Amino acid sequence: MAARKPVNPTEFAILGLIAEEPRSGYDIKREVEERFGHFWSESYGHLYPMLKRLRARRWITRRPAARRGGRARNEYAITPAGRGALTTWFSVPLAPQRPRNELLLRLMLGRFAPSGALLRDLAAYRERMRAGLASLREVERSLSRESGPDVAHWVIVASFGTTLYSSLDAWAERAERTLRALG
Amino acid sequence: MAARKPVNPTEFAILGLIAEEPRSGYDIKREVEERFGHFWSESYGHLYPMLKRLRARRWITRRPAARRGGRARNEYAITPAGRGALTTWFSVPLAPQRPRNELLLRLMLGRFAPSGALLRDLAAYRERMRAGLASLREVERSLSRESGPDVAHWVIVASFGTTLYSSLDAWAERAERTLRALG
DNA sequence: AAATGCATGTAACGCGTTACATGATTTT
DNA sequence: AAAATCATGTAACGCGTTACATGCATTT
Repeated sequence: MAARKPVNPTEFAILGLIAEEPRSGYDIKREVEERFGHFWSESYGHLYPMLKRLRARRWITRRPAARRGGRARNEYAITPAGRGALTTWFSVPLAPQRPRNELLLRLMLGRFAPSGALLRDLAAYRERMRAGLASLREVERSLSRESGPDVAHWVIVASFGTTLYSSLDAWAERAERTLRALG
Repeated sequence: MAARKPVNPTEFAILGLIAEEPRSGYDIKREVEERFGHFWSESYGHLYPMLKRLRARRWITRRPAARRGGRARNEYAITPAGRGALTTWFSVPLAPQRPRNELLLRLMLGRFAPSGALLRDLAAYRERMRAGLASLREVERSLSRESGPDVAHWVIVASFGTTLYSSLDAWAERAERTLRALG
């Protein structure tokens, strides 16, 4: 077995999606936006080079596929070696993620903030939390009408979002009150 | 006034910290770890080049300072232009952050996961949530003994963390139960 | 005729990490 | 004598975004 190059989560997002069924680069982008948009993103500028790399590793194959309007279309499919790599990816424990939260950075340095700036950021933040929550409620409603082997996993992910968005909206509301009380 | 180059949050973490008081690169690193560690990080490999850039922009100055053991030491101080830049930074509304959460990616692709992998990741996640919560409880206790113009802001930030960590530990516990019920 | 959607890719760039290189002082 | 702490910086690299370049088919 060849030496494993260190892996990259983008490659596994791709691998996972085309493991479901063969897809084009364009499909993958759309799918990531629609289904993973609350917690993941991919740009074409990264996606296509990664597809190239996965092909070089023989984890996926490319073949011309039927047009769906517009230009020529390629469909990527996973190989048995690709399935193996996907399994291997799961078998490595997740490295802790180091988040960088610029809102909290601003709050920590809040004594240098001009009047109103933090409240403006908190209000915008709350709006995003509420919009996210509303969007996930929709997702949950449509999941409740679906069935299949994946639905349970997807419900778990959606509930992460609803938990997060509602807790943080509530936090931001408390923060607004504290800041207003400060003057 | 010269054209503003697009800015970078690392520069403002630095600017904010040396606005509190003059510090060395080493000080900044330590301070970020101790006070911002739950939601921010900086590496020397990024920090020193950014200090150089901030100097080139005349937002900070460098001067040799007293050793505190070991090698020669430089202290950076903010300039009036630097204070202005810091204020300007606050005045630009925060861009929404696009998080990438690999745990959720794994869960979404959970049907390809080998048995036990997701439960192992959730258990590790919960442990990190609980450790984070315990650490922030400490922070809150020490903040409750402090006073000053910053404490209110810092309490808000700490409460973000406690809210987040406890909500997500609870979420992960529910997720564990769901997955176990699935077999 | 114009806009939108489908579709593929590259180039340039900035961010940030890891590894490396160096070295004095203080503590164990 | 060794380890930890204080301290400064560069080099190489990978990740990911934005902007660019192209172009057909369908809808408005």
